Amino acid sequence: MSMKHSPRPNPYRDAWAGELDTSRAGTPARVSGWVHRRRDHGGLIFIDLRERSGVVQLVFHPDAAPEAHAAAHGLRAEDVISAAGQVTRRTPENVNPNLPTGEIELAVSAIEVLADADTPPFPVDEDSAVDENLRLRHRSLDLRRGPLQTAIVLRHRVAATIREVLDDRDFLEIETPFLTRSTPEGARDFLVPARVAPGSFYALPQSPQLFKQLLMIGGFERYFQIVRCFRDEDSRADRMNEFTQLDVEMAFVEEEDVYTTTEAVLGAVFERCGFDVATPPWPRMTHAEAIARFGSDRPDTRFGLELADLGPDLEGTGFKVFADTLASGGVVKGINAGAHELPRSELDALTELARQHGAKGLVWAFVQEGDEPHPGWRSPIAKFLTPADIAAVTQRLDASPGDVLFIVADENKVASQVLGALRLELARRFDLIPAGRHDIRWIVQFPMFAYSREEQRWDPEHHPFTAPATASGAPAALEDLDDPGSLLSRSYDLVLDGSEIGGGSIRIHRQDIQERILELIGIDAEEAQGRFGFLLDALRFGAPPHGGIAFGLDRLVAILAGRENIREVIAFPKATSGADPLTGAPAPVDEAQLRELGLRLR
RNA sequence: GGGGGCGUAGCUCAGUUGGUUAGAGCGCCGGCCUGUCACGCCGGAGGUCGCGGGUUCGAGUCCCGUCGCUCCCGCCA
Repeated sequence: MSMKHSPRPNPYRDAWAGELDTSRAGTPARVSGWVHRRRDHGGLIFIDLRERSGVVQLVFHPDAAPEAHAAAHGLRAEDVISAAGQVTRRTPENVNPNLPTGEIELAVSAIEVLADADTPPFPVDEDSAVDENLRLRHRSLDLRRGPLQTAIVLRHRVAATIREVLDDRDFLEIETPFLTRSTPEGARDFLVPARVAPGSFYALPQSPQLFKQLLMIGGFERYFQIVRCFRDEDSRADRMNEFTQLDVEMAFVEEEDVYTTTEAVLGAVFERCGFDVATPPWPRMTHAEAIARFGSDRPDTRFGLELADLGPDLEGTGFKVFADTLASGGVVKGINAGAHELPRSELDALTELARQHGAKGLVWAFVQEGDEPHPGWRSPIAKFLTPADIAAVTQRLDASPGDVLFIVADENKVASQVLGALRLELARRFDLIPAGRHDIRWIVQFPMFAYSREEQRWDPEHHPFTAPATASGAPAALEDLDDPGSLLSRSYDLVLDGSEIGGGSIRIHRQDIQERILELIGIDAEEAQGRFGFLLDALRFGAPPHGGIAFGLDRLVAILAGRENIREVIAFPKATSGADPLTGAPAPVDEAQLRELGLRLR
């Protein structure tokens, strides 16, 4: 980590440890930091001193500085010290090529111990795996370690780049409230009891959605915010109950403007972080194509194993499971996993995975040379298929002898999702994603509604302020809304390496369309007025066409840092349970606090 | 709410078919060591096998329950 500014000389330091080099050889220097490692030879003592800028070796000579040498003998890992001495060029055989400061060392003449440290509960000087709960409980120690230092610095670099580029493009960073009202974002709200109105609650924002729209109506044209958002839902590797979003909104724009702005901002982020991804513009894929080819609305396009529709090849099949599924409007889809020998146990595990994702079963087939024992396939269902069926499917999946095929029959959504999940699992098992390969693309033309059979109505696929589009993707007029099933939405997602890192839409800016949409999804005027009447009111006073996008900053930084888990790029994350092992939150409160809030516990 | 994995020394882990005194590496403590950089060498301390119950002559190991961590499904863009 290089530092931009030299420290102001003070009693603690006049140089960064990691910045010392041969240019300072022969001059005095004072550095401060933590004892990283100690190598005590009895005579000579070496101390690696660590702070944010890096590590430098201190050397203590017993004859030249007996007092400092004696003090160094008593140093232990993570003690905080300040050391003054002479920057010395190392003799050639003593140069450490693995250390940026390895050409020099500080020959210490005087040392001050600023703070003693207990033996740390886990090693700070190496990046070895440590129980995560322990790391969270001692987060200040964990933060000193290399991986978190790197990640947090990177995170700052990302945020700084975002602000720089957006400022250049006339965006204003504007804050929005945290203590607000429940918004129709879909997730469970975090509620904050209101002392001033017992029995009433603030809600923490799931996103600043309504406020940023108000800012557009308020004439600010271009807004952004790097903002915390809250959702009271279970955690995962890629999500936590509080998370950070880059929130962007623009007025008088269409989709292309949002794409262009995004590509400018994230393009700069990728470039500045040395992340090797295609230069903009980024390719686009329709939602329908993503589902059909990859079984996911956030397809990982870094490898093949694409899904194929086997329906046309199995039209007249006598295999009841396939025939019944096709007859009832379902699909039969498959993937070719390539040439792999899988033992029964792994096939069973993959079948279990398929079941977990909703499949009733998973068909596997090994393509074989010749016609025995069944023509072309070793598979539990080979005997139910005709040679023509097998030949057609084998050809459709572009399969050769040795390949293993997986087939799922179900309604389209389930079959696609199952094979999509299977595809990812196979990529993991077979190591199909080349190291260093990255792929980014827009997913566009999402459906506006999904019909719910149980509820017998159209459920929105997005928040209710998303502008509708016709089947061709053009903006929908009021009369187009009479056929809800045909509508697409003017929304878009940005997918990086199979991870949804952002999504947004062009919003509804016309009152008549907004009312019709709310009607379609079954929110009546009274409920709408109660929950977000302030936005509907604002629409009446002249709203510009507007749209925007929001990015999951934690996810984005995690991908840039090559981490599997967003907790690795958050300074103070929570455990998956939602608990914070560091502070003990959530925690009970005093009876008196509850009384003030008008609350009583059962 | 459901499913999988894990829980043994400060840390990371091993512990066979249930068997007698539970191990290793690192760390820690003490000693020796003047060019190491994961320093080296010698010695030592350190255990509620997550917790509770059960089976058994005998449980780290088997069974039941429970807690915590983690991954996934549900949920959540």
